[in-house]
This record gives sequence, structure tokens and C-alpha cells, in this order.
Amino acid sequence: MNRTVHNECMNQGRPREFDIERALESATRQFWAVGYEATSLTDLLKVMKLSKSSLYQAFGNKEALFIRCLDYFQNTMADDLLDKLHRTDSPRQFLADYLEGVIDEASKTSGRKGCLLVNTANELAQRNALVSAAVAKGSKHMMKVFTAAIQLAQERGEIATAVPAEDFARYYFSSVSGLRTMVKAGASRAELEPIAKLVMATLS
Amino acid sequence: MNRTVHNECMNQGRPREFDIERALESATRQFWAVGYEATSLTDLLKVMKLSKSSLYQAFGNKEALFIRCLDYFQNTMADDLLDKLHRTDSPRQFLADYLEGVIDEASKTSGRKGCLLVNTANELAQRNALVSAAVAKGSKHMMKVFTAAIQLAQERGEIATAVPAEDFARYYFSSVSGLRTMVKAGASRAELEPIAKLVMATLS
DNA sequence: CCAATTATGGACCATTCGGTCCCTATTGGT
DNA sequence: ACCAATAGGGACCGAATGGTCCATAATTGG
Repeated sequence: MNRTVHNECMNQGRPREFDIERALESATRQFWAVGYEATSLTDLLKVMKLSKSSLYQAFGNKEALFIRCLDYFQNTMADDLLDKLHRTDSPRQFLADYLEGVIDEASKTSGRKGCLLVNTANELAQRNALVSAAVAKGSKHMMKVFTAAIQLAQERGEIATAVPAEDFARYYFSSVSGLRTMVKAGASRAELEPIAKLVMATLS
Repeated sequence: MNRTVHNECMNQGRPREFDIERALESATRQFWAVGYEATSLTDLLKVMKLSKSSLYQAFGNKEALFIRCLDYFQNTMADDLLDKLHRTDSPRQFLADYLEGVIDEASKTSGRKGCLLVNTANELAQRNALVSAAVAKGSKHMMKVFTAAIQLAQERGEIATAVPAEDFARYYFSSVSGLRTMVKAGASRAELEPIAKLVMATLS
């Protein structure tokens, strides 16, 4: 009656020898670096350091693994950002710093990875419903963080209250995505700085 | 001494039966709709309505064909936009209309194709030098159009001159890319309108 | 200590990928 | 009329793809 299950609750039999979390992190890095399609099963096995059967046993298939990676990424990122936000004393500066971080990628010779959510939205949100849902969920999560930052800034008078925090947040999110695309298209730091300035100026 | 050539100049022997331009347009539509990797040779043959040997004879290979498509797209788009720009009497409205056109895609159930250049920048500008160069060239072309529009608007007092036209143009280009990503991520028209308003407001 | 259960490695599979090649049909130039 | 040259159809190819399956090792609960 009880079929083989793909989750990790029952504990009888040989215990798993690898750390799910670590494996997930490695897979996420890989997807993040080169995208979904360009990441082959073989690549995944290499970076995750496990065998094909273990991977399929633990995660089902490539698509399901990817969805879990999207979730992992989103949570990690959002937590990290929230942490930074709560430790800063200028939410406005926090927003400016994040833009600056995006621009910093332009200077790097390699590894301009962007943001996994943005990349995925562009790569296959149009074609895959499950992925699309995961991206939407992740976007909402990020939006929450940005909205919180802008609300904080508005409370401290660092940003005008004429525009609702959510609208500003969405504008900011869109601007970040645009900047990331510019980076991928090969724009230089000198070209990107003025853009960031204009974005921050809009958040008057 | 004279090897088989992949171009279309010599005319001796059987003449080509298909229209290169039409074939290029079909291929471009396909790449535009689903991206480079997701477009298989078989797909191309179907939409271009020619045989594998004809394709390889005329275009070399998939990558070379893609580059030509990028070029075709870029020229077509830029010409079209320049045309619109020269026929409008308000360059500022022209810029606002273009943003509106991007937002219109969000309402469409299917075929949110975005912009081939932006898509390509995100998909493989990081991995392929030839493609990267083609994207850079295309971006410059688009930037020229936007810069021209903004200069015109500045001359007519529709946009402030405090910021150089090129900086504004790059900001605008980045904003368009960001909006496109939001569309792909599934944002609704209601969410996108305020973003467009803020962008146009920045182009004071 | 045994039975039940799971992990793991690796062989194996069908499909699809981009790309090559050959054969024949068709045309223009002379 | 004939030759040179190209177009086009389709068979074929090696490599890589994601995925399945089975035999074996390892571990736990009873």
C-alpha cells in the first residue's frame, strides 16, 4: 500500500550520507551561474557530489530540484537582506548600497550571475507553470523586503511619502532588474552609475 | 582554388528558391519567441520552410543564423522606431508610448516575447563572445534611437537638460529592460503603470 | 540476528541535439 | 545541347540529454 516516497521523513534503513542543505546550495550555485537549460544532470552530479540515483531519490527530477533551489535561493537571499536592513541605520543607504552591489558585478571579469529569480523569470517563466509560480512567490518575497525598507525610510523622512511604499518598491525592483540586464549586456560601471543615481533620485 | 561559399553573390547554377529575407524573418520570430537554446534545428526548418541542407548552405550553422537574426531584428526595430519618432510631434509622448507598449504585453495571455536583444543579453551574452558582440552592437543602435528622442524632447523643453541626453537614454533603456523582466515575472498592468509613471517623471 | 528499508553506484535506455554528406533535380551560361 | 554549379531532400552520425532500473551495501527496529 505504502509506495516509495520522495521525501525525507521516515527513518528506517540506511541513513542518507549527504547533507541535503549542502547539496541544495551547490545546485543553486550552479543554476545561478549558468541557468536551468545550460545545467546538465552531469554538472549537477559533479557539484553536488552525489550519484544519479541519489539525486533522483532525494529530489525527484531536474525540474523539481530546480524549484527547490529557487525556494532555497529566495529564502536565503531575503533573510540575508532583511538582516542587513535591520542592522543598518539608514534604510535609504541600504537601498543605495544594494544598487551599488549590482553595479559592482559589471567590473567582474567573470561570474556576472545576476539574480537567480530575475534570470529564471527571463529564461523560462513563460514556458513552465511550476517555475513561473516559484518565481512569482520569490518576487513577492523580495518585494516584501524592499517594501519594508522603503516604509522604514519613509518613516524616517529619507524618502517622500507622496508615493505608496509598494509602488516605490516595485519601481525599485524593476530598476534593479533593468540594471542587471545592462550588466549582462556588457555595460560599464561608468555607464551604470548615472542610472543608479537617477533611480535613487526618483526615490526622493 | 575557389571553395564552396556560404554567401549569396555568385550566380551560376540553380537559383535559390526561397527568400532569404523571409526566412530570416521567420527564424527571428522563432528565436524571439522561445530563445536560442529552446529553438531546435527542427523548429527552424519548420518555420523557415526549408530543408536542413538549404539552411546550412545559406547560413552556415545555427549560431551564425542567430547572429544574423540579431542583426535583422536590431535593424528592423531601430528603423521602425526612428520612423515613429520622426512622425510624432512629441518625442516625450513617443517615449511614454513605447513604455505603454511594453506594459501592453503583460495583458496578453501568450506571446510575451519581450525584446530579442534583452532576452539574448540575459540568456547567453555571458557565454558566447560572438553573441555578446552582436548584443552590444544592437544595444548601441537602440541607445542611439533613444538618445535622439531625448535630445529632441530636450530641445522642445519636454525634458530637462540638467542630465545629459545619453545618461537619460541609458536610464530609459535600463528601465525598459526592467519593465520587460517584470512582465515576464508575471506582473499585472496595474502593478506596472505606476512604474512607468515614475520613469517618465524622472525624465522631468 | 534477521527482516525491512533505504542509499548508492553504475549500466542501460530512448530521444534529441546540431551537424555532415551524398545523391539527384534543376537551372544558367556558353 | 551540354556542362558547371548550386538547390534541396533525406539518410546518417556521434555526442549529450534527462531518466530508469537493478544489484549491492549499509543501517535500523524488533
